[in-house]
Amino acid sequence: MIVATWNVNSLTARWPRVEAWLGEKRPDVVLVQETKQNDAKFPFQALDALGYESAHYGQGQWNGVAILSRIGLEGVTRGFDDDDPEARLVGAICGGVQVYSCYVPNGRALDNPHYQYKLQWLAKLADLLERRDRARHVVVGGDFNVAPSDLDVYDPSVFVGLTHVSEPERAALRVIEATGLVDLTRLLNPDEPNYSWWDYRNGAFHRGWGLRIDLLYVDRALADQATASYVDRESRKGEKPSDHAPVVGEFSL
DNA sequence: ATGTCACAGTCCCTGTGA
Repeated sequence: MIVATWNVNSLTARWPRVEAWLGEKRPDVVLVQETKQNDAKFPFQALDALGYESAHYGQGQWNGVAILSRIGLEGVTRGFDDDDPEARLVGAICGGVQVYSCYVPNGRALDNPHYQYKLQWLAKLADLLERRDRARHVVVGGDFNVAPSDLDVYDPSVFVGLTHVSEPERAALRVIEATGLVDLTRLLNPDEPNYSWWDYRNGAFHRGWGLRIDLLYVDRALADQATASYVDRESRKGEKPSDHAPVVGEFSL
């Protein structure tokens, strides 16, 4: 089983890249973030033609998350059980595995109200995962907008006082991990940064100025069956790339 | 800090978000 997470930064703008990538890589499950579409615009039929069932929780101009699967897709859930108006979480059961696609709020700045929204959102995710069905494997993937440690940051001195690296954000990830999940890419690659996002500006990609903020959390039993996890850097190159690259996990399932 | 990208509306430029 091959699972990937990819913040596509507008599925409308990225469709040619996404379609080509699905045809080439044929992942079993893809967790998509920032579709920036409403459900009416989401390409359900084109994905079906590629062999993928899909679930989309769209909002229009901003956010929007999806799950694509060619190993079955049932039990779709949208958001948390609350009145959060932003489309940032969608869940489904694919091939018997509970999967979630997450687009964690950016936070903007430490003194911005959006930062508190981010911390609250992460706490709600941890609560959901604490209460999950332990009889199933689980994959929680997405754009977490948090670099778990300084190894995940090209130059920590640049980010002092900024979001994505603050201790409360990192502590929020540890609460998620404490529900029995592991950061798969880091587990299998203890020393290599594996950045997944590079700013469009300043030639950041070619200068190696990246962050690892796109994560695949899996339960420990599933991690025991993992054979590889890596970032598909080729997808950050070429014509009209997203600013994020796909993060892939492979399992002997 | 900012050499970019994508969106919608003010609609071929501008403000906002990332």
